[in-house]
Amino acid sequence: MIRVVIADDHPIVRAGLKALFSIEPDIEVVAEAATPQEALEASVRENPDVVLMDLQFGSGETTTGAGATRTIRALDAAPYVLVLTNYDSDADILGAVEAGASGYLLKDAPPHELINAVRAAAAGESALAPVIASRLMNRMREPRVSLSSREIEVLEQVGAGRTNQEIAGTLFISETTVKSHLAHIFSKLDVASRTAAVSVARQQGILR
Amino acid sequence: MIRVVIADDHPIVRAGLKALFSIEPDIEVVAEAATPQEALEASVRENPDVVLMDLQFGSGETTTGAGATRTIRALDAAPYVLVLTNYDSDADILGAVEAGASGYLLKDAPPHELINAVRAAAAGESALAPVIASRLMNRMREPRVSLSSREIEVLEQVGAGRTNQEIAGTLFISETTVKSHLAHIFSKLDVASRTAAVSVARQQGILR
DNA sequence: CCGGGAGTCGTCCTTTCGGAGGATGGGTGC
DNA sequence: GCACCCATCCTCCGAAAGGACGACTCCCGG
Repeated sequence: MIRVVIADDHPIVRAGLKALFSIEPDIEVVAEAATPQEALEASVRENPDVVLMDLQFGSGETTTGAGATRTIRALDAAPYVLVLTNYDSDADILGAVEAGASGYLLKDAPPHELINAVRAAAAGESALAPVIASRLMNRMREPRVSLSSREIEVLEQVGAGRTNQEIAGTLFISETTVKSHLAHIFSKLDVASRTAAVSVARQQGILR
Repeated sequence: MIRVVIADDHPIVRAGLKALFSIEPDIEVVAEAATPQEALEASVRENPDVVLMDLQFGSGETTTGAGATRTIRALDAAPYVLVLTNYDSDADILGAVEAGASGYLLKDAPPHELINAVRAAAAGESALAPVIASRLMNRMREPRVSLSSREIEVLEQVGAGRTNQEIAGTLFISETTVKSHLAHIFSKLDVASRTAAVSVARQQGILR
């Protein structure tokens, strides 16, 4: 029997997952969590085989889904974590994999794909949704520009409409440094202006 | 007995809604639809009391959720349509109301709110999620900025990362005019730069 | 141990953007 | 006909952004 914890802030999604798993004789939902904290507590308490983890939780949460994944994976006899989310942005996928997720599924996936992924995860295998898999393939094939974390940080501020001066202020660096980062970003993304950089970054899933 | 049709492209969400309604003795799910087209067909065939309609359907759909809502509301003995979606952007809300929806709910709403909304809709009443209601109140209180179609056109170009000169070229106007439009946009959105304008416009659902 | 990338800071210079102000013509509504 | 909004165009000017140099740390991997 595969023991599963569901972590998602949408009651509807939790009910849906429970309903889907209730049909499967070898899968049992042992706990539900509406916040990352609850997910961690449930993982410690129930010691499940698999945790289904959403990445986006409602505002007001201190921890993110990725953060919770990282913490859970650091437990003794840690359960496998399957990330289940709406978006397939590169940043999210990479963040999830980095945090130790053994699978990445989209919420519009057909149920059987989900069930298979749970079984695969419980067996210690990796399970990526086909969409995600092909996305990663593309990334490998065409060596994607990768921005450093600092550069992404700067770019996020730009996307929020801040000026270089303001960005310098919030990141505690000089305006010169901000412009330097931006120059690197521009050349990496092959653009000539901040707005174009934001636009391209959005398309490539670097920014949300 | 309230007869309900569920239209959502996520199997998980459909399962969740079905599970939630199965507990209620007076609500019956008579059909599920994974596309706007199926939603219309089911509405004609089953003649339900209420249609639960998602606004976002997977890519590749010709009709949108709002379009399907409009069509369904034009039927003889049309069912009431409850819009159920993830986002609360102004554009979405207004579009849904305009299309004839009698309610607007968010997917992270607590189940009882959802159930109540279905009963209210079946009785011909309007049901807005509290979050949405207060949003509309704010809108009324603070007369919302509305950009002219030309201004939106310019702002889209800005969001795509084009310079004023490029925008002038593609829209066949002088750069001066572009700047003039932008000046109006800035004052309407109460921002000071193009990137901030794009950011605010995105938040308010003016831009995608 | 040395190279190179990342992050930090600087200067000088050019271009672009945005603010302020005004002007014209064409709609639409009352 | 008048008011109002929109789209179009203009000038002048200060501020912001971006390009082109160089240079200093730190740290990782060959």
